[in-house]
Order: sequence, then structure tokens, then C-alpha cells
Amino acid sequence: MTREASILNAATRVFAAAGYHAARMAAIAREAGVADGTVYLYFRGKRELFVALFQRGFAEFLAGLDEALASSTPPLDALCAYHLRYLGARYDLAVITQVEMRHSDPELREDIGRIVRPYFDRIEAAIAAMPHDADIKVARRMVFGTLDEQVTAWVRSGGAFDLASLAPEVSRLLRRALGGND
Amino acid sequence: MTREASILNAATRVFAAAGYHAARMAAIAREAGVADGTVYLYFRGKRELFVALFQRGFAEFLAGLDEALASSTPPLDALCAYHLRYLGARYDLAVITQVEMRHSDPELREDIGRIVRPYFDRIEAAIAAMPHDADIKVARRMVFGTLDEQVTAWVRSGGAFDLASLAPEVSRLLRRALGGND
Amino acid sequence: MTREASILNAATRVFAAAGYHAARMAAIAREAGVADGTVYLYFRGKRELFVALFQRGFAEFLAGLDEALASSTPPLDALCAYHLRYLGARYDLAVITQVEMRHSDPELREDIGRIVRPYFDRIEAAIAAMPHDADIKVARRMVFGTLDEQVTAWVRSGGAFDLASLAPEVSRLLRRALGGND
Amino acid sequence: MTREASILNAATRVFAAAGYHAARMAAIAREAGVADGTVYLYFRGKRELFVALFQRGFAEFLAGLDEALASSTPPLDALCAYHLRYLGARYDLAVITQVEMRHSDPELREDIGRIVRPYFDRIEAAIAAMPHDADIKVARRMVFGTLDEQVTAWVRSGGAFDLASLAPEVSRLLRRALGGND
DNA sequence: AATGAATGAGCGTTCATTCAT
DNA sequence: TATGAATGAACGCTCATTCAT
Repeated sequence: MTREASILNAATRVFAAAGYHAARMAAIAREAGVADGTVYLYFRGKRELFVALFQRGFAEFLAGLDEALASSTPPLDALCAYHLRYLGARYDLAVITQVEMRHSDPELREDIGRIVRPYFDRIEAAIAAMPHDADIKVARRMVFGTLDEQVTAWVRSGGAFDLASLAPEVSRLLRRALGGND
Repeated sequence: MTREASILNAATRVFAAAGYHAARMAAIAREAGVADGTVYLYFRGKRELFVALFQRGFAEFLAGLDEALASSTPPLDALCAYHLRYLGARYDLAVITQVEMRHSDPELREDIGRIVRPYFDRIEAAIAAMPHDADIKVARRMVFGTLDEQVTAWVRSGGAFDLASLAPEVSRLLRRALGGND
Repeated sequence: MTREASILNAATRVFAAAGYHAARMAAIAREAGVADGTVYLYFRGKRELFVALFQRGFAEFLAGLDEALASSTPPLDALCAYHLRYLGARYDLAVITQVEMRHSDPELREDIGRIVRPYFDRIEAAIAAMPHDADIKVARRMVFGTLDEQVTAWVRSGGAFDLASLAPEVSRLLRRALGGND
Repeated sequence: MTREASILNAATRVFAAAGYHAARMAAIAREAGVADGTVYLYFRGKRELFVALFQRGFAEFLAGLDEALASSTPPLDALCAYHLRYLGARYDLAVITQVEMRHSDPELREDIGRIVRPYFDRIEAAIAAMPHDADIKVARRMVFGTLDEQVTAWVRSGGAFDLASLAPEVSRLLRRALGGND
């Protein structure tokens, strides 16, 4: 594992455990097994490290999503299953996603928003690809909000249940909500 | 207005504008027109002030909700309309709710969770009161997640559209999702 | 002595002993007998503390100078005597003056320059008030440079000789240099 | 140009532009076209590099001075002309001389003092070589202070005038000050 | 109850220097 | 010799909280 990768991994663990503000750069460095200053050779600062972490996690998420969407499963079902399976297998990332996506630092929030937007587009496309009679924006927020809240509950429970197994019920309800059942 | 109330009001404005971490106790005191030390005569500290704020806001929200639920409207529709109408008229509170409800400080998050739980019970009761075939937990998270995400989008937009007017479409979709249409 | 005054006194000692860069705010606070944060209640930061120190020292210097110039002694002689007497009685201030007046931080240097300029005007006025045939700028630099270098040598020696007693010889040579002897 | 020489040249530029404290070893290395570590093969550290720079610059200055003093011009006049001509043609070196000669780091200041002393001896010798009635130390400081302050003013002006052309007026005034006019 | 001056722990970041290659 | 990635000590400043008045 490259130094950069171990720093990112360490950062994921520390940010997830402590939250952005309480996370200490020194703790990340120690967790990564490098000196404090070394972190700054790879990332400009705390904020950049966090954004980079988020960005790469999301890029991987999106890449996998596109693969999942390419299968023969109806897009919305594929998307729901993928969302819950992906985060259900990455507790730390899920924590970060839930906790930090609505961050109080406006700049950070904007960075995050820019990173997440492509996912919103995928959701809208998945909805548009099925028969439905819903307001597309309200529907998109319903889909994301529903999935996101399942993850939040899972994180709140400390990962006590199997997130991925919620997929069938979630997508059944969402499909029916959108009016695309026949 | 009592001193306590003006401190709470000031805190609402400051927390909403700056976020929990960037909010300065001194700014809250100044905004409330009291000395720094005075805040501590009414609230043990920053965290407690924030929790108190959240708690009272939520208590009022819940009280109004119960009134709304007492009308002849179907509970779920009443709840959706109320949620969007209430926050749609209180931008600062909405910001705080969205941004801070999933806070990175674990202790704070737990406090918030305890405060919000009664609302989850109301949502589950509203679902139970209608014909439906959904998993109650998944459904409750769908309802809350859907409503919450509408608010988040509204906050992100800077309050650029009318939140309350989304209610009919939101409750139509939710009703259909739950299978309670006939 | 007010807190502000004790901080300024402490700062004078610490800056003189260590130089601007090596001087630690914590050392100044400790020397002043206050907490670290207290310094920042009176001065915006290290730079501002230094400039304030310089400014007040110089203001006092200038006020005393104007008094000295008001006597019946020829201005240039009064000025030389005053310069050497004033700094000769304030070793720490002399150190700061010599060491920091030509500071490498451009902003700081500019602040210092602005503060010192009025003294240059007084010197030029003192020269103009006597019969002389010298270029006024070259002459002003000669007067200041000559006085300044006596102080530098005194500081370098650790204050080992009596600075004020150099005044007669210094002003005799300067008077003669300017061509004002008859 | 040897590596050592290019490092010294780079250091001159960087120290002049940024000042001792703000000068970065990495910047010097980059400017010299060598790796960071390479600088330490030639100089023990930042301080030593600076002292070496100053030392060599001064050695060259002194060598040229001795040549200038060997001419038939009266020593003091030769010295003044040389001082102003030499620095007037080397802005970077002049900046370093003015800004850093009275450095706040005591050890560095002592090194510098040791390096400059031979020049003081030359000045005293030049004074001694002419008829005069002045205290030799006061006179030496007058000569150096006067010259130095011309350079300081020139540096402060950003090199806006011709330094060397001040020589006749400077040495005229100094000669007259010392009482060596006939 | 109210004040607000004082406190002091806490931390992100820089950069001279080292050393394995 | 030369490299440049890695090191880690060092420090100015903030701000929640306290407490003498």
C-alpha cells in the first residue's frame, strides 16, 4: 500500500470515529504510521485530505454504480441494491457520508455537494427510465432520502443489522411510489 | 421576552448562520444583549445550549404536530403537510435541523437522537393507522427520509422555493408507496 | 501599573533579549505575569505588540526631543545630546531600535519607517536652523548615521561605556562637518 | 561555476529578496538547481550558509578596498568612494548588509561582527593617516555610520538614485568633520 | 443575578535537517 | 556526491469557560 493510500485509510478511520472537527491531524498521521509533516506532502491540509477522501470514495462508488446499472436489472432496483450493499460493506465510509455530507462549514459543504451531484443525476436518470407519473425532483429526493435514511439508521444502530438485505423492500416501495408498477 | 428566551433566540440565529462549531458563545451573548458570563447562568455550556434549543424547537414542533394529527385529515397526509409547512416557515430552524442533526460529535448526536425519537413514533403511528403492507421500519425511514430530503434541498437552495407546496405530491407518493391506496 | 503597561514592559525585555523572531509570546505573557491569551486582549498579535511598543517608545522619545529643542542650546547639539542620553538610559529600547529598525519583514519595516520619519524631519530642521553648506539629505543621513552607530557600538559592547558622554564630541564633529562653524 | 558558487549566488538572491528568516532553504536549493540535501554537503546549515555568504562578500569587498587604498587618493576619500561604489553596484548584497547586519539572533550577530571588524580597522587607519583632532572611535563610527546610512536610504528607496555619486559630498563632509582640512 | 476580564489548554501547519538509496 | 522523501519539534493564536466584583 502506498503512503498516500495508508494516509487515506487512516483518515477514513479517524474521521469516522471522531468526526471532522474532532479529528486530529496528528492522530491521522500516527494511525497511518507516518510523521505529522508527511501528511502534508500528500495533501495540502485537513480540509483537502477530507475532500480527497470523500472524492475518491465517491468516484469508486459511482464507477461501481455504473457497472451495476449496466446489468439487466431495472435501473432503480439496481441502484437501491447497490447503494445499500456498497455502504453496508463500508461502515466507516457510511459514517462519514451520513455525518459529514451536511456539514456546517459552507465551503466544505459546497465541495461535498459538487462531488455528490453526479449521483443525483444517476438517480434522476433511473427514475426517468421507468414508467412513472411523479414530479422528478420530489421523486429524486424521495429515492435518495429513503436510501440515505436507511443508512443513517444502520449507522445509528452501530451497524447492528444487515443493510443490504433491506434492498428488496426499499425498491419495492419506491417502485410503487413512483407509479411504475404496470 | 425573558433573558433565557432571548438567549435561545440569539443562539438559533447564530447557530443557523455559522453552524455549531463556528458559532461563538460570545457572538450569541452579544446577539442576545447579555454579557458572556450570563449565558452560563442559564445554560451549562455550548453543547447544553444547543441541545436545549433543539429540544424546545422540537417540543413545539411535536405539540403542533399532535394538533394537526387530531384533525380529520388522514394522519400521514397531515404529518407531511405539517412537516413541510412548519420548517418551511422557519428557515433558521430548518438549517439547524438539516445541518446539525447528524452531528459529528457522538455525544451531541446521541442527545439529538433522543429528542427526535418521539417524532419517529408519531410517523410509525401514522403509518400503522392506514392500510399498508410495508415493513414498518423501512417505511418510517422512507417517510422521514423523503420529507427530510425535501427540506435539505430547500435549505441547499437557500430557501428559493415554497417548501409547503410540495406536500400534496410528497404525500401522494408516500401513500402509494405504502400500499394504502385502496 | 496597568496590565497593558506590564505587557509592554515585558515585551520590551523579551524582544530585546531574544530578537523579534525568537521572542515567544508565551515568554512575554509569563514575564508580564498574565496568561497567554491575555496579551491578545490588549494587542492583536505579535506584530502589533511590537509595533505598539516601538510606537510608544518613539512617541515619548519625540515628545522629550521637542522639549529639549525648545531650550536655548543650538538645535543640533540639543538633538545629539538628547539622542544619546535618552537611549543611553534605556538599554532594552536601544537594543530593539538598533536590531529591529532594519527588519527583514517588509511590512514591519514599513511600519517602523513610518514611525521614525518624524525624527528625520526634526533632524533636517535642526540642520536647516544652522549655517551650513551641505546637501540636506546627505547631511541628515550623516547626523542620524553617526548617532545611530554610536548607539550600535554601545549596544554591541553590552552597554559597557557611558553613551551620553559621547555627545560633546559627536556634536562638535557634526557641527564642523556641516560647515556651520563660522 | 562550481556547485558551491551557485549555491552562494542563489542564497544571495533569496536572502536579499526574503530576508534571513523568511528565506527557505528549499528555495535556495531550487534557485541553485540542486536538491535540498545537496546544500548541506557544502554548508552545515542555514546560519553557516548565511555567514559564509557574508564572509565571502566581505572578503571581496576588503580585497578591493585595499587595492583602492593603494592608489594615490587620500585614504578616507578612497574609502568613501569605494564603499558607495561597491554596494551601489550590488543591490542584493547591499540589502543583505543593511537588513541583516544588525540581526536579532545574538550568535549570528556576533559572527557578523567578527567579519566586519577588519573593515573598522581600515577605517580607523584611514582616519589615522590624515591630520585630525577627533576621538578615533567616535570618528570611526561617524564614518561608518554616515556611509552605512547613505546605503540604507538607497536601499529603502529601492535603489532609486545613484549611490556612488554621493561620494564627493560624503567625503567632503567627513574630511571637514575630522578637522583634516589643512 | 449579571458582568466581562482573564484564563490556558489545544492544534494545524511549517520547514530546517536527515538519511536511505 | 547527489537526491528528495520523510521527519517532528516548535508556536502563534482562539475561544469556551470561570470567577472576582
